[in-house]
Amino acid sequence: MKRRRTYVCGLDAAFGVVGGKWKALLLWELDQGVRRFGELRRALEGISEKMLIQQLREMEHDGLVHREVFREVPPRVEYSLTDFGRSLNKAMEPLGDWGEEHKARIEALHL
Amino acid sequence: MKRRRTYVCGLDAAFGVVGGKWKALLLWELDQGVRRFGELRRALEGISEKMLIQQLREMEHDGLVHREVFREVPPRVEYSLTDFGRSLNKAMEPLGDWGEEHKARIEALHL
DNA sequence: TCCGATTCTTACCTTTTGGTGAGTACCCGA
DNA sequence: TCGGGTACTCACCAAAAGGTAAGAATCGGA
Repeated sequence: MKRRRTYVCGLDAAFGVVGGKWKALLLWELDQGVRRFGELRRALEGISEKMLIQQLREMEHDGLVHREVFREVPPRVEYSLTDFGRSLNKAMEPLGDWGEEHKARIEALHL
Repeated sequence: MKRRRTYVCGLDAAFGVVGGKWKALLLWELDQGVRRFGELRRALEGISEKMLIQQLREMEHDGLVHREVFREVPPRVEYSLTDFGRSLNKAMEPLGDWGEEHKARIEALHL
């Protein structure tokens, strides 16, 4: 999602960093624990490698995700949430609960 | 934002209805009170009429927004939140607070 | 020597989203 | 008769997001 230069309110700013199709899902998955690239790819069914890296890089740049490279062969890279990322995930919990509660209704809308 | 047919978690479902560039802002604005079309257009600086209607229609379809037409001349249409819409807005409050708290940091990222 | 595993990287293309500008319909008042 | 105000609607185009598929680098093991 293209960013605004300035945000009109907090919600707007928050959507600046978790907007798009995959970031909220990544945040949730990484909140469960440290994950390797391949694990994330398998966890987010349907994501392409290109998108996965792109999103991870942006989240790293935004300070939500920490990336650690182990110089092994084959290469190993581990992704985890920073404190900042964890705080965001926590702030999204009520929204997740709301969605859980109304999931069926929302899915029924476009059948 | 294009919808998934099914959602993998509650957060995913919630993003299904508030995803995109404008809906969260509209929800917030309508939570302040009943608004006419023109008022919303002026409140969401930069939105085009086409986008505004499109988003409002989708939110109406999703049961978040109520639309009431007054058969007057010139025409008057009032938009307001449904209970469902208000419950969603409430669930987003912590996220809004988080964004408010970190707004400066987030804006500073892409300068 | 060739294959497999893993994490990317790149070029190219399609789909989706968003913007522009014009037009419609209505009635009122100047 | 003409312009103004309101809430759209439409056709067309541009920008952004997202997908596909191929390739690169590395080393160990068959």
